[in-house]
Order: sequence, then C-alpha cells, then structure tokens
Amino acid sequence: MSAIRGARERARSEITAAIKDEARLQLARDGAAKLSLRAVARELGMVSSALYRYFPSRDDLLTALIVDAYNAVGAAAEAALAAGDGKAPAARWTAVCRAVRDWALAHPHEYALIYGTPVPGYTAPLTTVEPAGRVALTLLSIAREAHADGRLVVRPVDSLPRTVHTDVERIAAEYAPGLPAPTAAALVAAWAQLFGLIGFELFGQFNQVVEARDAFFAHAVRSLAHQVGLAGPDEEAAIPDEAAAGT
Amino acid sequence: MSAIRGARERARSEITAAIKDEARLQLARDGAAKLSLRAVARELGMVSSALYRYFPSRDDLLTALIVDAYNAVGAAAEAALAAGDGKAPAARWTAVCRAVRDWALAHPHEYALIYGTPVPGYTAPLTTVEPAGRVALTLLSIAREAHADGRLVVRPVDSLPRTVHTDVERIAAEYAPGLPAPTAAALVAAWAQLFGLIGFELFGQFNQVVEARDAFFAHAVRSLAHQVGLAGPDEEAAIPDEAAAGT
DNA sequence: GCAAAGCAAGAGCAGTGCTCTCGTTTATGG
DNA sequence: CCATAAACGAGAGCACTGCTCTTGCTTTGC
Repeated sequence: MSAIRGARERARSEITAAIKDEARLQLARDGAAKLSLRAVARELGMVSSALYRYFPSRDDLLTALIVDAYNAVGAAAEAALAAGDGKAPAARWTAVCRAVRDWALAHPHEYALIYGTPVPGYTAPLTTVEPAGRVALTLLSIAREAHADGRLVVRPVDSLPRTVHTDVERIAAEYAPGLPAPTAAALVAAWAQLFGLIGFELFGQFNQVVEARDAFFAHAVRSLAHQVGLAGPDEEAAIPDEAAAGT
Repeated sequence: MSAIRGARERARSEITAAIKDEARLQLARDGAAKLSLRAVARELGMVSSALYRYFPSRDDLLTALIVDAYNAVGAAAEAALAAGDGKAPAARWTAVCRAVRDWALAHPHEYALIYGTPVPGYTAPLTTVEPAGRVALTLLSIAREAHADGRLVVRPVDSLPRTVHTDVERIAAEYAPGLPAPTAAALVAAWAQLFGLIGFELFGQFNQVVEARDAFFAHAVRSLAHQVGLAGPDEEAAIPDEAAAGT
C-alpha cells in the first residue's frame, strides 16, 4: 500500500476518500438514517450508479464510516491515556472517560452510529471488531498498569459467579495477565456503564433530569473508577466500607 | 373515554389499534427503520393514503409506538416491584432491573426504539416524557421506601459537586422527599448505567466478551444496588453460587 | 332532511437503493 | 505496439418509500 501503482489506483483511493468525506458530512448533519447514496453522488458531481464502483452497497459505505468512527473515538481515548502518562490511575481513568464523552458530544451522529441502535438487519463485519475494542482496551490498560504498579485496590467482592469468572479470566489472560478477576469484572461493567451515561446524556434521557451535565458525568465517572478499584491513595481513605464479605 | 359514542368512533379506535398492532409486528420483525406505512396499510387491506386519516405522518405512528413501548417496559418494572413487595430493597432492585432487561431481550426492536438512537430529526413530544419516567420512578421508589424504612445505607460520598446537588435535590424534592442527595445522585447514575449494561448486551457489544450474560448482569446489578446503598445486611450473603441462607 | 365532517381510494410527485446496459478509458500481456 | 480484459462513468429503469391532492361515498349532527 505504499508505491503509487498508477493513476487509476490513485484516483480510486482519492475518490473513495472523497465519498467517505462527503458521506461523513451528511452523516454529521442529518444522521445515519438519512444518509443517501444519491445525495452523496450528487454532491460529488457523479451519478449514483458510479458510486457503486466504490462501495457495493449503502451498508458497505456505512460500515466504512463505522470503522472510522470506532477508530476516531479509540484514538481520542488513547490520546487521553497517553497525555495522562504518569498520573494517578484514577486521574487517567477520568481523563479517558472524559475524552470519550467529549468525542461523543462533538460527533453525536457518529457516536449513535456505533453505540446506538445497530442498523436494521445489519450485523457488524469482522473488520469492525478490532477498532471497536480500542476504547475498552484503553480502559483495561489503565487497570493493568495500576495493578502492575501496585496501585490497584482489589476489594473483596461478594463472590463472583463462576461463569462470569471464566469470562473475565479469559479476557484478563489475553489482555491483562494477572489482573484479578473481580477487577476485570468490575471493569467490564464500568465500561458498559460509561456508555450508558454518555448515551443517556446524548440521546436526551437526561433532559429535565440532569442539567449539570459536566459535573454529573465527572462525579459518576469518579464513582466508576472507585468501583473498579482505581481510587487514588489520597481519596481512598474516605470509604472504609462495612467489611461484610468474604470470598 | 368511556361511553360508546357511536359506530364511527368505535371503528376509528379499532382501526387505530389495528394499525398500531400491525406496525408493532413489523417493528418487532424488521426494526424501526424499515417500518413502512405502505406495508402496514397493505397488510391491513387498505390503501396507504387511508392510513393518514389515523396517523398524520410516519413519525406520529412511531411516537405512538414509542409511548406504548415506554409504558410496556414501565409496566414490567412496576409489576416486578409490586411482586417483590416486602422483600429487601436490594432484592427488589435486582428484580426490577431484571424485569427491564427481560423486557428488552424479549422486545429488542422496541427497546432500541426508545433507548437506542433517536430517529433522525425527531424530538420526542411531551406525551412521551411521562411514560418515559416510569422505570426511573420505579427505581427511585425503591430507594425512597428503603430510606423510609431506615434500610438505606447512606455512604459518605466524596463531596458531591454543588450543581449536581441542586439537580438531584430537585428530583428528590419532587419524587422522594428526604432522600439524601448522594443517594439520589448515585441512583440517577445507576439508572443510566443499568441501560448501558442492557444496551451493550442487546446491541452486540458484549459479543465475544461476556458470554455468561445472565450471571454477569446479575452481578453488575448487585453492584449497582450496593452503589446506591440498597445492600441489605441479609442480602449480602445471598449468592447463587454458595447456597447461603437468604431472606 | 341536509349540510358538514369523516372516510377510502386512486393518481401522482419526489425521493430512495440498486441493477443493467452501453460506450469509453485505462492497464496489462503477448 | 497493439489487442484484450478490466475498470469506469453515464443513463435508463425497477420497485419501493412518505406524502399530497382530488374524487366520490358514508356517517354524523343539527
């Protein structure tokens, strides 16, 4: 994918990019449901059928946009992680969460495309699974590094069901060897819950309920970090829960 | 809405119901995006333009379905709450959460309609906000009653931002007077997070990540209850794995 | 009993995704 | 160098969509 193979191939990749750009524009403006192949082609000065030389169907165009969106939010998360290098795990956690939320607020339709309702009969092709995992892996890496640095608070969780244990052990083994299963389970839950918070804010569920969006999100995300065990040593002292559990 | 005003009005309400039923059928089968007025009309043996006598536009039909869906999931939640009357707050919490999830799994497209991406340029009319609040109010009432019974564990939350405090105070004042602000804040967060968990499971984000869906959900929901402060002292020991003495 | 309102039907408009055909251009292999 | 195959753009066309308007018919209410 390096050398210039010829004028045709270069033109092809340029046109493909132009189509995606225009499609992304319309996506951001009107949403995924109103994305029209004909409108994209029209805007690009070509006829609709010509577009099918580049994307075999509307769904394939959407898939390309989905992959891009996953990569964009993943890159935002990773950048926030890298920017917070050296800081306390809890701070990095909040930074990454905030980055994801900021991206979502800035690109609501793209967010909806990947974390909202999947398009009708559409099942995500395998090309999307790797980009889709970037945010999750970013969050996971925070816990992994915190664990490696001995800064992870592993709290005695009321016994983890065995089936869940095997699920999270499999994940931990692959991406964060040594990570305690309860932490991994809490992380997966926090991961899903994070997008619950963002989705509710973005899709209007918080209207007339939560007005202080920023502060509420920050508060909730801090709570999530605590739930995972990422609470920094400074703010950890607050909560000595009633020790009412044993494995 | 009681007396039979006449044959015409009865026919009208019957046809309206038939349209909604058929639309709900197609919604469940193909999803909201593929819901076609013409197809509904065709299936009912009428011509498409006739359908506009009953619903002025496709969006209005969708709105009707949205209201129905909110009421359905709300009713499911309330039923679960009523069924668990007298039980420990945590048990009632999990029961309600489970009921919402069960409803979602049984009606994925209807769930997506109300908790997924909002339809394109669509802004929810005011008729939807009351039904939309039923699940939230059900969850809130658990905390309210637990608080009234002195079974609410109010844990010292690291200081609640003042703006968030006023938000949740407003909610508490209206629906659960006396409920501590930290609890109310935790509840709102848990509410959103609950739908994060359900959405991720339903929309495929848990594919190849979490396989033990039931157990994971139960675990996560228990954790949410604990976060809100609903963990009853008796409930704490009741785990499906080790058959300990429950309530 | 009659005017008004409600109603079903049909035609029609503008738009959609997608397919097929038809010339043209480009790249490649003999 | 040139012929063949592949890629390409344009256009017509199909089946579908939401929605509007007109035309008659039926029910309702005064």
